Amino acid sequence: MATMRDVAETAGVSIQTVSNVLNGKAFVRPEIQARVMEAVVRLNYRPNRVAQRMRRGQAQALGFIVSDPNPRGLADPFYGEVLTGLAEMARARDYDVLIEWLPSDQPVRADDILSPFQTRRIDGAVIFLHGENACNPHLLNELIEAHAVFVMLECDSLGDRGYSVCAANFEGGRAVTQHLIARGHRRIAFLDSTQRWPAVDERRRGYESAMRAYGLDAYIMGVSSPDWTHEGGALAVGRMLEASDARPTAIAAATDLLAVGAMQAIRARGLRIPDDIAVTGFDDFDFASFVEPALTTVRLPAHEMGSRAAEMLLGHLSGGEVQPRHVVLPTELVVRRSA
Amino acid sequence: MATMRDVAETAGVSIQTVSNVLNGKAFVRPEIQARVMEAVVRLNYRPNRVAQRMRRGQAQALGFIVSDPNPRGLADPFYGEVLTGLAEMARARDYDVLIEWLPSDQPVRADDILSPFQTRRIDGAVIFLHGENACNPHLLNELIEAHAVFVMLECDSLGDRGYSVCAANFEGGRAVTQHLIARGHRRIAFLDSTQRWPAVDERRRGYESAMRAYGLDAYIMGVSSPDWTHEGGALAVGRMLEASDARPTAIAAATDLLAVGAMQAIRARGLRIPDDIAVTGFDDFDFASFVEPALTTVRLPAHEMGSRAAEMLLGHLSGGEVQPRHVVLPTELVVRRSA
DNA sequence: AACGTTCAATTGAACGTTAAAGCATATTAA
DNA sequence: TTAATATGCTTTAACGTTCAATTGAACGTT
Repeated sequence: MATMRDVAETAGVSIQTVSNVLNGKAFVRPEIQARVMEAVVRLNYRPNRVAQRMRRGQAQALGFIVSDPNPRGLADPFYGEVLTGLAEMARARDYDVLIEWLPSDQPVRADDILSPFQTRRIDGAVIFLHGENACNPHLLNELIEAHAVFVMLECDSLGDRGYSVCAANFEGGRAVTQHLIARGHRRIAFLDSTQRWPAVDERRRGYESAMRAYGLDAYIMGVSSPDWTHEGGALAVGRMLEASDARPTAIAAATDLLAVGAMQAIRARGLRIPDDIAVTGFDDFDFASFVEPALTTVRLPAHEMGSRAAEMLLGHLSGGEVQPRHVVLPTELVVRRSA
Repeated sequence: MATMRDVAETAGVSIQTVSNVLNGKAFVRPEIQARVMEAVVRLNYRPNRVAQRMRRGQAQALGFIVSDPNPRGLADPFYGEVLTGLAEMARARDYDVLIEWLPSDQPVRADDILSPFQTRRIDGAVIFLHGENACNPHLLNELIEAHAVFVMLECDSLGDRGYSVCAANFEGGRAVTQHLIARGHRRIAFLDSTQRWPAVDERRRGYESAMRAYGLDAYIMGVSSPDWTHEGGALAVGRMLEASDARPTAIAAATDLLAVGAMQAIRARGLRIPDDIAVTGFDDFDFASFVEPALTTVRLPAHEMGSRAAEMLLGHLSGGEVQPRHVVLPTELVVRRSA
C-alpha cells in the first residue's frame, strides 16, 4: 500500500505538501497540486485512517451501544432501523460506526460503556439501554463525569448535562387510547410488563391521561416472566380472560410483541378480534401488518431517531452548539383492523 | 487520559517495561510487575487502541459489509442475527465490528468494499450481497486480486481462493417440498422473484430435485416488481388464482415475505390455508409464528452464520490454516400450521 | 540598496505504542 | 580466574500522518 511518502517522492515534493493538497489546508500552486493528484491516482494512494486518527487525536468513529437482555440480540428490527439511520448519517460525514453489543442481562456497568471511549475507539456514542438499565442515574452520572460524549435513546433525564432522542411515547399512548375510546370502548386495559422501563412508562401515562380525560378507570395488566415476550403477554391475557367477569373490551399493549401474545390468547379462547376484544400494539414492527387481523399500533420513528442522534453527536463533536439537547420525535398512530 | 509514559514514570520503570508487563512478552520480575500494575490501576490506564493499531499495523477490527436495495436497511432481522453472532465472536477476541452499509441499489463496485481495507479500518470482512450482486464474478475477482480478507455469506463460488458460509438452501428447499409431498400435495408451485439470486436459486433447485424424485412437474411462479416484497408475492399469486384452472394445492415460497404475500392473496379470495392451498416460506423470520395460520418454513442459522464467518476470519488473520474454506450450515424445517 | 511582507514550500517534532537491539548484572562453565 | 551465557531492564527507532516552526524566494516600499 502506498503511503504519503511514496506520493511525495513520485510527485517530487515534500510529504507535507501532499498533506496540504489533500486536506486543502494551505495554498499550493495549481501546477504542483496537479502533480500530486496525478501521483495519488497513479499509486492508488488512500490515506491511512489509523495514522490520521492517531495524529489528530480523534477516532472519527461513533459507537452504537446497546444493552438488551433479549437473546436475539440486534435482530430486533428497531435496532436495525436506528442503526441504518445512524450509519447513513455517519457515512455522510466520513465517520465509522462501531457496534458495541452488551450481551449481559445484568446491570450495565459504566465501564462497559466507557471502555470504547477510553481506548479511543470512538468519539461519541448512541446509547440504548433496555428496561431498568435505561435511566439508571448512577450509571448516567458516571458517564457524565467521565466526559463521555453520548446521546441517550428513550431517556431524557439528564437535563442540560446530556443529550437525548426520544419517541413521543406519551402522545402515542394517548393517541391509541383516544382511538379506542372513539371506537366506543370504555373498559380498556393496558398490557404492560411488571419490569419497569421509562419509555414504556410514558406510554402508560399517555394511556392514563386519555382515560382520565374521559372519566374512565385505568386498568393495568402486569406481565411478569417471561418479560416483554409474546409468551408472557399470552399468559397474562389468558389468565385474565379466565378469571374476569368484567373483562375489558379492548387491550392496549405496551409493545407489539405483547399485543401479539394477547391476540394469540384471545383467539385461543374462541373470541374474535376486534369484535369481542380489540387489541392495539406499540412499535409498528414489520409483522404488525402481517398478523391476522393486522395490528393497529403506533409507529416509532426509529430511522430518524438514529439519524437525529448521529446529527447531534456530530454537531457536538465539531464544536457547535447543539440545540435543543432533547429531541422528541413524533409517533404515528397506524390504524389497521385489530382495533 | 493516562498514557504508558505516565504509568512508566509512576512505577519508576521504562515505557517498554510497562509494555512488556501488559503484553507478557518478556520476563519481568514479579516485584516490578506488581509496581507497574499498581500504577496502571491508580492511573486507570487504558491502552490507546489507535496507537496499537498504528504500531502493530493491524486494525483489530472486522467489517460487516451489506448491500441490499431494500430501504429498510439493516432492519431485516436476518442481518441483526448475523451481526449479533459476529459481534459476540469478535468481542471475545477483542476485535471491533464496523458496519458498512451500502445503501445503493446499483451494482456494487469493488471500491465500495475495498475502501475500508485500503484505509486500514478493518482487517477482514463478512460480506453479504443481495440479489444479482451476490456472486458477481468480476467483483469477487477484484476483491481477491486486492488480497482482501473476507468471508462471503451465501455465495461459495470462489473455490480455494475464498471463504464462504452458506445455509443449506438446497436441502432446505428439498425438505420443505418433501414435506408438502408427504402431506399429499402433487401440484406444488414455487414462488420466486424473477430477479436472480444464487442463494434462492439453490432453494429452487432443492424444490425441483424433490419434485423430480417423485416424478412431479415443477411449476415456477415468477414475481416481478416489486421484487422480494410481500406486495409482489400477493400480486403474483392473485393473478395466478384468477387465471388458473389447474391451480396448485400448495405454494412453496422462496422467502417468508413472499409467503406472507401469497397468504394475503389467498385469503383475500376467500380460500382457506392450508385446506384449499397450503403455503410454506423460507427464512423463519420473527413474524413466521405470528401470522395466521403460523407459517411452516425453513429456519436459517443466521446467528451461527455470523459467528462461524467471524471465526474463519479470525483464524485466517491469526495465520492459521482455516479448513474447510466453505461451510454449509444446516437449515431446519419448522412445521407450523400453514402446511 | 536595505528592509519588511507575503507566498509557497520544507523541515522537525510529535501522537502512543511495540520490535529489536543494547547494556548492565548475575550465573554458569571451563 | 576468565570467558560464555542467561537474565532483566533500557534505549533507539519506527508505524503514517499532521501541527508548528522555518526557510527561501519574490515583491513592494522607503
